[in-house]
Amino acid sequence: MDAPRWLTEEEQEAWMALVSVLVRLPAALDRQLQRDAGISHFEYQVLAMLSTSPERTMRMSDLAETADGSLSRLSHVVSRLEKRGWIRRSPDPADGRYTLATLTEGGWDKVVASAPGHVEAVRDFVIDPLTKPQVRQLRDIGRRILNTVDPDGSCPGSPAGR
Amino acid sequence: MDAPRWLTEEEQEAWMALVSVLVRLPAALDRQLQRDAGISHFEYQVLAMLSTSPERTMRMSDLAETADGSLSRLSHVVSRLEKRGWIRRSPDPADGRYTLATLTEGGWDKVVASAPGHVEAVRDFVIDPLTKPQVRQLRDIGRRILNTVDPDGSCPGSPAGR
DNA sequence: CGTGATCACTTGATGGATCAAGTTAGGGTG
DNA sequence: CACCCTAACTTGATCCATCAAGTGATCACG
Repeated sequence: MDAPRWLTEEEQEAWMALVSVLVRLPAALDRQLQRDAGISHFEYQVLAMLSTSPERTMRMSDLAETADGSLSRLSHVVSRLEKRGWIRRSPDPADGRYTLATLTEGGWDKVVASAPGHVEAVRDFVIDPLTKPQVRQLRDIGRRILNTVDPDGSCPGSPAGR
Repeated sequence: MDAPRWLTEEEQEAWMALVSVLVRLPAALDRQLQRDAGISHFEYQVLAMLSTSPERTMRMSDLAETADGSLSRLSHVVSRLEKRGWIRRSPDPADGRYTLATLTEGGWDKVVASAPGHVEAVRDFVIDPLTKPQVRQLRDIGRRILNTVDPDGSCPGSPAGR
């Protein structure tokens, strides 16, 4: 333990604020979605990603990456969403190892129904309380952190088609 | 659903970056602490809070608030930490409804042993990749978000005496 | 001073996340 | 074309957070 570089007052303040955000913001988002749509934020992300994909279809592995989750977690979640009739699974004809997840009509309707409320929550909690420059700063800060946490991160900002 | 105000390109980018941080940063922090100290980030927070308190003691309810957790969650966690010999519980002599959590010698040692590694991780992941102005911006942005997510938040930045 | 309400906490059950194997499909090598 | 190795999942067990209900201490009020 060679001389830990402690945090300055300002760094500590920034860190404490961030930790609170890390805990409270996801909780608030989940609460809104759970209350208004009966789904978790992760489930929403999965449905939303599919809704913006060509053919409303994605490979499980790509989906896991863009939704920030492990493949195992995604598999469980998709099982549930499949039971609810919002997603269909099928083997990839091009390569049988891949599984394709496809949004059903019902799944599409679910996204359409729950998106406005979610966007509104994002606005209320994050975007609106910030100034325009702060939104830009937040984007830059977020990307910098991501680059060190997960250097080979999939698409931190540039949502290029896989 | 009256005309949802959609997000601009820049807002969307900021939001996507933030969501990724919300998922990946806690995971990275937990991984470090779990690997190097065998405890979760929440457990670390509890121990650390106690270590900086007078008498190394706090009421459960105050502890829950400053550590960003529900009382129920804290109760379970403290039970585990008590079993590991790091915390002791006792009724508050001043008011029997309160329970005081006190850090034991072993608990103190645990904090001392794991703090440098944790601070180092915080530096690596968050502080060091940012410029000095960005650290300040992060603090301000974080506080603004907290004020809307949880308006009566306990101590968003001003760590005044409990 | 006793009765009901409230507060601080605990406990048990439920649901979801994580981890470790297991399974199936393709690619590579002789 | 047999063999093995890896890649993309899936599944089951375990752990933890959350929710609901319960307990005991104190306060308010008559």
